[in-house]
Amino acid sequence: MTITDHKPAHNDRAPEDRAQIIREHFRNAIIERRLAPGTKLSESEVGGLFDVSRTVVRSALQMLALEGLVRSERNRGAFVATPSPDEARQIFSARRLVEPGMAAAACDRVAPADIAAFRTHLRGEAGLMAERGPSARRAEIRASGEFHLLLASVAGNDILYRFLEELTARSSLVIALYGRSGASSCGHDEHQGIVEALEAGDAQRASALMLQHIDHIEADLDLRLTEGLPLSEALHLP
Amino acid sequence: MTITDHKPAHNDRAPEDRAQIIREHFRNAIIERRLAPGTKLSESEVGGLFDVSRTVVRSALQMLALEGLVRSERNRGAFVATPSPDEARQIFSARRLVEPGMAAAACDRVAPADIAAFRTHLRGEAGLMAERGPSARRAEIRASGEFHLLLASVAGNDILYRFLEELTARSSLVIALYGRSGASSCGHDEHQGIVEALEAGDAQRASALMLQHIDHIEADLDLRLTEGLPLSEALHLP
DNA sequence: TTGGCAGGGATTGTATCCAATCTTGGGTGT
DNA sequence: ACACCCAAGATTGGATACAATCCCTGCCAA
Repeated sequence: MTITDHKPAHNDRAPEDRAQIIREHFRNAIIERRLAPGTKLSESEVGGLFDVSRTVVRSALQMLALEGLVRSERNRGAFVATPSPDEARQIFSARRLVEPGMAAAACDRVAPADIAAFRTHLRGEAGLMAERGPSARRAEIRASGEFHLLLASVAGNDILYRFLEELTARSSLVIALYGRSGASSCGHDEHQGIVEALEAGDAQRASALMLQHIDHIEADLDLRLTEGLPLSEALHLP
Repeated sequence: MTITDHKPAHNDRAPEDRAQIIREHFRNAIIERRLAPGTKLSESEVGGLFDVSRTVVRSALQMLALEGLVRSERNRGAFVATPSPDEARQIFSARRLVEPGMAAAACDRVAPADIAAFRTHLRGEAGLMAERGPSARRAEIRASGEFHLLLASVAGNDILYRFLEELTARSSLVIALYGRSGASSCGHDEHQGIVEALEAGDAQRASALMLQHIDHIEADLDLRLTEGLPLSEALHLP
């Protein structure tokens, strides 16, 4: 709640852009893993669900396809993306390149109010970790990704924020596909360490911790299996 | 690849997505600065120009809006983007963060064939610099940006490639708006230096040179004027 | 002269309709 | 029995029709 309010300027509350709203719904559903990779997204079905015509659904699906969350095949339809192991490696490679530098940049711009927001967020994460049940787990996954976005917003670059929004969402898909441990919440302790480095104004340390953190997330993946098998996605369909 | 592409008028063998083709045309026109920032892009007009319905034009415009090349205002239409000075700073800040690391990554993966491609590209750049006329200048601008994309492709990360594609295109808009010297071709000599560092396998140096190079490009901008004035874009409209 | 207001024209947003393409199922020939 | 082919159904791609919104112009009043 307090976190989403802190988003950069680009996110104006859409008064009447229904495609954008649908896009957000799918984004959330994918991030929280309520939608499995490979799920077919029929235009008519989605349209009926949101009570809009196929035109606006198509618009929403196209946006999702452009940010890599949906794979759209001509004359066949749209599906929740199933990133290949190679794609997964590229996603994390990009995060390794971007996020440490962004942590350092955030160090230079961080304000006391930001630190307070981080603390609030960390408390929220800790609270969710203590809870039980699938709902809490989903919220935890979501919060875990939002930590990275919070950092990006402190860094104060809307373009990088958008890029990281894309990368974290796709990471969620990757973890859903290749995550080894069910408890793939990217370590809460590491988030805490990064915030401490930020508070201390130690850009070097914040950067190093972020790099390490991303490495840890990727280390939890098993990218060897299901290599090159397109039918693998069928195994995940209900 | 070459500048003069297909003519839009006929619908012969277009099995591919026509929206994508239109998007490419606009991308090229914007990169080569044939389309001035702020230009209105009417759906009907574009549709007539390419002989397609508004549906596919809307699709193309939406893609361009998502990559930041077009600003789309509800019930008002689409316009070629006019990045604000702040936006311009963010674009170059993002490039400073991404490109040096990408140059270093390219160093580790560069093959002899890549070096040859770089050399060919540099020769092309030099040749265009020698030529006279607006056509050559446009090609030079385009080639200048493509150097950075070539580097990204050597780095071997499709996601970062796409991101840089976006950033270089938007940079072209920024230079069109705020470029101080008409000859804002990002220095050919510096490109050459980077290739040499790549060939020597000196990642540190390639990275440093790239950072310096981006700083030089940004130093040629004048971002002080028209600060915070939304009517500034009106000055550029005919 | 200036400010406001209403109407006309133009442009975008959305729904619906038709064509093209893919998938599925059954039937037929070998 | 197996493989192939073809037709029916379903789904997407694209074009058109209609509704909503905005801008501009002209008129009127203070």
